[in-house]
Amino acid sequence: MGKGHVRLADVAKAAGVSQGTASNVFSRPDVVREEVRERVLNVARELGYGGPDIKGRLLRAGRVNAIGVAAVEPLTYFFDDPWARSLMTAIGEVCDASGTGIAVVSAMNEERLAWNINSALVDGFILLCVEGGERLVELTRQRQLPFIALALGIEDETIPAIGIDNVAGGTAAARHLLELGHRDMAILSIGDVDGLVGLVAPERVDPEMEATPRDRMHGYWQALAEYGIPCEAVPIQGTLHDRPSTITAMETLFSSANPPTAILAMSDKVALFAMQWLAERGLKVPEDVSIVGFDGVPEAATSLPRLTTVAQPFAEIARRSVTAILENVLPEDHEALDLELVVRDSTAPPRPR
Amino acid sequence: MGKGHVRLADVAKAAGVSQGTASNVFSRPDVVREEVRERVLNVARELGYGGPDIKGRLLRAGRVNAIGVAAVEPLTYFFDDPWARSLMTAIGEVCDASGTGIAVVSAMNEERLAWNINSALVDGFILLCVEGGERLVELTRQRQLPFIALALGIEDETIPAIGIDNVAGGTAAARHLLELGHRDMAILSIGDVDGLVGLVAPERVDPEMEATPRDRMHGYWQALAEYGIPCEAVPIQGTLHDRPSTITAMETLFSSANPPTAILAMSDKVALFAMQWLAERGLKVPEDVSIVGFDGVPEAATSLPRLTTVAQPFAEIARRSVTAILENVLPEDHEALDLELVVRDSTAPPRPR
DNA sequence: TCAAGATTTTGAATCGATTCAATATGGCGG
DNA sequence: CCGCCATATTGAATCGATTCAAAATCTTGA
Repeated sequence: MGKGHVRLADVAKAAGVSQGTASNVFSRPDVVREEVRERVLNVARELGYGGPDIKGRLLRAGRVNAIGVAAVEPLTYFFDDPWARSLMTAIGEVCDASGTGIAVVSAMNEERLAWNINSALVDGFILLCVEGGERLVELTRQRQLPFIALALGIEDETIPAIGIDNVAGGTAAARHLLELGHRDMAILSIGDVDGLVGLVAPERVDPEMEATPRDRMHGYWQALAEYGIPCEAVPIQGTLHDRPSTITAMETLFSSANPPTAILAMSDKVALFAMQWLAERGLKVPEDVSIVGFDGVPEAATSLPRLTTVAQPFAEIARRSVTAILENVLPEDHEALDLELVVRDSTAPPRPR
Repeated sequence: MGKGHVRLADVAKAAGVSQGTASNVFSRPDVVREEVRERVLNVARELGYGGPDIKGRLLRAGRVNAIGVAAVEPLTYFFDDPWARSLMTAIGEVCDASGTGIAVVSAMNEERLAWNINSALVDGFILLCVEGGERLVELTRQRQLPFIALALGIEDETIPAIGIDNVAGGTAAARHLLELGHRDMAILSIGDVDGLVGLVAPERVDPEMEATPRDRMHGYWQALAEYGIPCEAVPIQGTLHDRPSTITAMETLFSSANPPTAILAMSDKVALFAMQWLAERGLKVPEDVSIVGFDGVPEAATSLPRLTTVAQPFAEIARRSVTAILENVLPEDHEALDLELVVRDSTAPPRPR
C-alpha cells in the first residue's frame, strides 16, 4: 500500500504502550484499562490504523475461517452450472450460519489448479469431483488440509467422501414412469466422454461410462427389469451435458419410427434442454411426452411445466461436508445419501393409442 | 495439524543446509546446486513436508492473488440471484484468465459483515452495492485495500466506482415500446424500501427511491415525454424485487379497467416473474402484452418467449473492476458504461383495438 | 599459484500480529 | 505503614516463510 503503512507496533509506540497492550486493545479490549484503551484507539485513529491486519493474525492463529470449494472447471462453473449452483447455495447457507467464508478455487489445466489449490487460504476443501476427480483429490491431499469429495466416481475408500444413492434414484425415476403406464422410453445419459455421444449400446455402459451416469443407468434398468423390459428395448442417447448434444439426441430420438412416450434424463439440465426442444417442436409435456429429470435443481421447480425429478439432498450434503471440514472429523467410509422423487407436472400417463 | 507439523526450518536442519537455501529449493530452484536440491527434496519427502506453507509466504509477500466480492446479502445471493450470478460469471472469466482466485464475502448483519470484510484474505474488493451501499463502502474503506463499487447509488465522487447509464438505458427501453406503437404502459419498479410497494405516485420517486430504480425511472419518463405522455399516465407498481410482490403488482395492474399493453420492468428477474404470471393467466407475450426487462441476465435469453431487455456490459464491468483491483489503479471519477437494448421476442406492436 | 569474477550458501532481519510468563501498579485489610 | 492479592502492562518469543548482504566456494585466465 502507501509508503507509510502503519502497523500495530507503530500505534503502540506512538501511544507509549507495549505492543502486547496494543494488541489487547483490539483483540481483548476488556483486559485493558479503559483510559489506556481510549488513548490507544485515538492514536490508532490519528495514524489511520484500521485494526489488526489479518495476515499477521492468521500466521499466529493458523485458522482462516473459510473453506475452499474446488472443481476441475473454469471459475464460471460455480455461477452458471445448475448443479454446482444448487450445491453452492446450500453450502452458502451453512457457512452463513457459522460465519465461515467461501473461496472458490478452480482451473482448467492441472498446473494452474495445483497452484490454486496450494495457494488458497482456507481451512479445508470441498471437492466437486464430477470430472477429473482423481487428479483433484491427489492435488488436494498434498496440501495436507481436511477435504471431502462430493460426487466422487472413485471407489477408493480411503478418500473421505459423501455420495448419493444414484442407483436407487434411477430406479425411483423409472418406476414412476412405469407406474404411469409408459412402456416406450428413452434415456438421455450424461458424461464427458466424447465417445459416448449419440446412440450408446448397453454393453458399453459398464466399461466406458463414468460412475455417476453408470449408476443411474443401472437404477433405470433395475426398474425396467421389474416390469420385464430388457435394457436393449430402451435406447440410450449419450449427451455431453450441454445443449447442442442434447438437441442432437432429441432429434435422433424423435425422428425414429416410434418415438418414446417418456424420457429418463440423467440431469435436470439436460431435461430442461429437452423440454425446450419439445416445446419448440410443438410437442406438449406431459401430454405428448413425459420427462423425469435428475438432481433437483431449483430451475426444475420453476420451469413450465414444472419438472418431475429425483432430488439430491443438497442441504444435507452441504451441512455434512461443511461441518466435516470445520471440525476436521471426516467420514470414515463413503456415505450414500438418499434421493427423493419429486413428482411435478412433467409426467402423466401416456396418450391412449 | 498433527503434532509434529514439519516446517521449512525442520527440513533445512535435517538436510544440513541453511533455511535460506531450503527456501530457494522450493521458490527458486534454479539458484541452488542440483546435488543440494535433490538432497533437500529427498529429506522433505521423507519428513512429509508438502512444500512452503502459504501462510508464511503470504506474510512476507503480502499478496494473496485473490479478490473478494462483497455484498450486504446472504452468501447464497451470489449463487442464486440472476444479476449477481451474471456479474460473478463475468468476473470469474477475467480471474480465470489471470489466475486470480475469488472469495465471496457477505453477511446480513453489519457486525458479521465487518468481521468478514476484515478477515477476508484478498488483495482487494469488488463491492456489489445494490443495497446498504454506504455501510459496505465504509467498512471496506477501513480495511485499506483497493476496492471498487458496482451499482453504487451514492453520489460521493471520492468512492472508486464503475456504473452504468441507467437513464439512457431506461430511455432506450421505453422508446422501443413507444416506437412499436404502445401507449398504455405500466412500470414495474424494484427496490428494498418497504414503503414503495404497490402503486407509487410519481412525486415519491425522487425523494424516496434508491438511485438505480430512480435513474431508470427518469429514463422511462424521458422517452415518454418525447411522445407527449405525462408520467402520471403510466402507473408505477413497486416491487421488492421478488416473486410475491411482483405477482401482487401484476394482479393489481391487470384487474384494472384498462390494463396496459406493455410493461417496463426494471429488472429481468421481475420481468421473468411477470411473464410467468402472464403465462399462467393465459395472456400471451408479446401478442397480448409486451414486456421489456433490464440487466440482460442469461435467463432472459432462454426464457419462452425470449425476453427483450436492456443489457449491462457485464464482461466490460468485470474486466475493468478486476484489473483496477489487481493493478491498484482505481478510476478517479464515476464512469458510466453504456447499456445495450437487446430486442428479442417479448415485444411486438399492440393488438389493434 | 594467485587474483578476479562467478556461483552457492549462509545467517539474520523481516513481514504483522498474538501469547504468556514476568513484572508493575493499585487497592485493601490489618 | 506493610504485605498481600488482583489487575494491568511489559517484553520477548513465536508463527513459517522470504530476502538479501555478506561469506564461502568454485572457475577461470594470466
